[in-house]
Amino acid sequence: MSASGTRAGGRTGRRAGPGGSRDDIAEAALPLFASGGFDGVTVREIAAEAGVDPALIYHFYGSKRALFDELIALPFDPEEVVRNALAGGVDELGTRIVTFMVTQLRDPVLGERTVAVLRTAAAQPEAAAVLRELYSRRLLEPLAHALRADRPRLRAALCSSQLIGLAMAEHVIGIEPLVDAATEDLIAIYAATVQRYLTEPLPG
Amino acid sequence: MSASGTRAGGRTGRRAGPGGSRDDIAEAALPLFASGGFDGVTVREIAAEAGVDPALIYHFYGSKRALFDELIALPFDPEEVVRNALAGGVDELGTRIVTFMVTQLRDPVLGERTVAVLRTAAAQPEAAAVLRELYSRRLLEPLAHALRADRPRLRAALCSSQLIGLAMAEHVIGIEPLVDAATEDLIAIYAATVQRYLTEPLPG
DNA sequence: CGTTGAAGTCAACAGCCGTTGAACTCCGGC
DNA sequence: GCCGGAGTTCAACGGCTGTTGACTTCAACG
Repeated sequence: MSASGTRAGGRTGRRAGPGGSRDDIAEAALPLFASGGFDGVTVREIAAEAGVDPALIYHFYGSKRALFDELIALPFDPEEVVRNALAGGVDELGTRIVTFMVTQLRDPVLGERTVAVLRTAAAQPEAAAVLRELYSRRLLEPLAHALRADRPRLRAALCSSQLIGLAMAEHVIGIEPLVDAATEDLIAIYAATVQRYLTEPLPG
Repeated sequence: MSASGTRAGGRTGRRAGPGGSRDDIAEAALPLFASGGFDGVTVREIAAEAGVDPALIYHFYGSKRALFDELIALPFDPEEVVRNALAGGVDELGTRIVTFMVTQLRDPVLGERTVAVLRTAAAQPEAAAVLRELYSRRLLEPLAHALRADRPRLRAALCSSQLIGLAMAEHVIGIEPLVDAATEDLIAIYAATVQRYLTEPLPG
């Protein structure tokens, strides 16, 4: 569709016509990565699902790793989420952060991205580091810090453990009552836990 | 050492002498499976770590899968754990179940078994089913049922999500404040959450 | 002694992996 | 018309995978 104008000054030859195989590859790859993790999917499987030659993946993305990285690239801006979460009463902080996570996890695209990283993290330390830095350090630690609570890093870790557990239990292990639960019920239940982890007195 | 008596009546030939390579293989394989999951470790890596020829693994165990299955075979009897957990006041039920899990996770051998299954579950649906059936259905559901609480399956799922999250956050993602936390502190914190999931009124 | 069978070794199989490079098609710009 | 480059295809590379079968070694038995 469209794609008839000159894209860059000096270039000649055939312009980026229809075809759209690049997007086909991305759309085929994300669900596959989400259900098998990086190592659980082969380039040939992705190509077959996209109806495309395997070599085309390298033509567009350079490597399997680069394709994966582009697909899971930063689904959100942690600092913005932190700002939004803090932009209201402190009492509903748990609710806002859990709402954000549950909604993201149940979004068709964003959820697949997160699950893909989660599954990959089980076998690849670098993917685990992404999760660790992004959610615990950049997202939850600033929140715990903003509350001026004691031991903010431990509190962030506790919240992370519950949110990661929810993601794993619902989307990886597939525990039925969680899969079938209403979004609002999950939010209400887990918001209370997260709120407690952020404000409750801690032992030790 | 020892191994001088006749082991089985009709057998002749070389008796099971020292060597002990079978155990060497098992001891080398468990930590490897724990840190990479089933697919993240090769037979040749296990053999090298055990100081043994790869073919010897097949001589003793038949297949990589059979080796894995034998290593992670039922680390505990769920029914016994349920009985022990119920053999005291209902108010400390959360504490007992969390104590069991945290202790198991931090045990050098039992912890590696559980983490091996957890990492494998990320890529293999069958391993995920093991976790689902063992922890949620055989362990936590009977407990929730014994409390005569409403929606026992959802309550068991909630507890599972927190316990799986703790295992993932501490042993797979490696979130520092959890790794460094004292066992008793973790128990105190998570016991309260689990207890609430079992007894708290639920929305919906 | 010689026989036996488990323990252990070696080399190889077929199959899949990620990746590469050359070739061909096609079409907009000169 | 010609040309060049993007889109696309094909075949192949080296390397690694789980697994197998034939072979050697050797302590315990009759």
